[in-house]
Amino acid sequence: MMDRRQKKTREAIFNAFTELLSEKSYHQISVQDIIDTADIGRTTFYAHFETKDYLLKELCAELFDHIIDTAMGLPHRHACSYGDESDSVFLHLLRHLRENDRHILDLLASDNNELFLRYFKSELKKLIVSQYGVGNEAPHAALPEEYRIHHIASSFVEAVSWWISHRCKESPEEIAGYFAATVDPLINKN
Amino acid sequence: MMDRRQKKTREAIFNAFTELLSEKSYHQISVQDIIDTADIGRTTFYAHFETKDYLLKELCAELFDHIIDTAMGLPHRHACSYGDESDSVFLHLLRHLRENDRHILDLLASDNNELFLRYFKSELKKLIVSQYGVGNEAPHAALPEEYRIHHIASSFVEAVSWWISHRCKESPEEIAGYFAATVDPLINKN
DNA sequence: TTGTTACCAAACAACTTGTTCTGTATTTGT
DNA sequence: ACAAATACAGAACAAGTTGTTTGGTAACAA
Repeated sequence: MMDRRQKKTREAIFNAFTELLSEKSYHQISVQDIIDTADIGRTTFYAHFETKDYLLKELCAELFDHIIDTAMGLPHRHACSYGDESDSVFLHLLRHLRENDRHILDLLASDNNELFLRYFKSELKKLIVSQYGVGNEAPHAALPEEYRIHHIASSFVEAVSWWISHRCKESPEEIAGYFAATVDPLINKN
Repeated sequence: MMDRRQKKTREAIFNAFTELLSEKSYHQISVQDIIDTADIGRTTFYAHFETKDYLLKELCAELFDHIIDTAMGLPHRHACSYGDESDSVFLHLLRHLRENDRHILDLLASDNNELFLRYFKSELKKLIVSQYGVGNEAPHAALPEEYRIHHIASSFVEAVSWWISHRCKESPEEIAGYFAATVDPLINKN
């Protein structure tokens, strides 16, 4: 069983951290800041997280793992499944980002976005491999599979990044449309 | 006229900085490290650069501005100029990155790549605007112009990033080919 | 109730940044 | 060639940072 105290302070640290992240940029936040904001002892912080970077990593995991996992469970779409992007994994992700967990978009909108987007991208690659990945009959002979995966993942992350920089004016459907317009030829072969 | 001493120490600082960047990651490098490696006085460093971040910025400028500027001078290619990517701006950039200034690729290969690629991308956007930018007759009605520019710039930077992560095994021509395969429909309308 | 565990407070050494002082060497302009 | 301006070095500085150690207190689980 997990000690109630542990959960509490862990929560307090995460809360303090995200609160600070919405004010300052990551590298301007000191461990001392987190300790003060979370109102915990210095020793306690280091008992929970070896370093500030590990804290960030665990926060990323907490933020994205659930989203990615649910998307993993979606029916796989192969190169041969045409049209109808209305329920594509990507649209699913966009909706999930906006609706279920607005907290994420706040963090992504700060000037720390690169930190989170990097993590997001690496997780996204796994998802893309599982959905559109290797094993299909060479959708693009001239393009290495790795390059294709890298490009699709990057493009999606950049789409999200662009979306956020526009303060999410557009609907998830619109963004999914833009994204599809740029990478569809690489996913569906016609 | 510029004092000989200034040039010398400025060079020494840049050299020390790039040397350190090939060993450690940016955030692990202290001003003290740079001072020690460059073998200069503490006061001298701060006389030249207000902070470590400004040093980085000026290094980026020194690295990329020339490359981008020469590419700016190239003949503009409009949406209507078909085929023959063999002398596209992008291929030009790739060759320039590899041949003229191997120093850059060393830095881009370190784990600080994001720092430089971010600068590179922002400069690249200007270049793309000037080459394929606004003013063309709506190559993609469904795609906002800003989004298109953002996507093209990102895709190229990611291509370079992928290239480097592969230790530049491929030739510039190959990478230009991969890049073209992913974004050509957005540049040349057929 | 009795260990076990999480917490806190305080102090710690080692390091960081950016500034300020004084003195020395080099360059520049005339 | 000489004087004034300027770039540099070295040392010391306050203020802040990180990560660890100590000893004591409270909460938990069995």
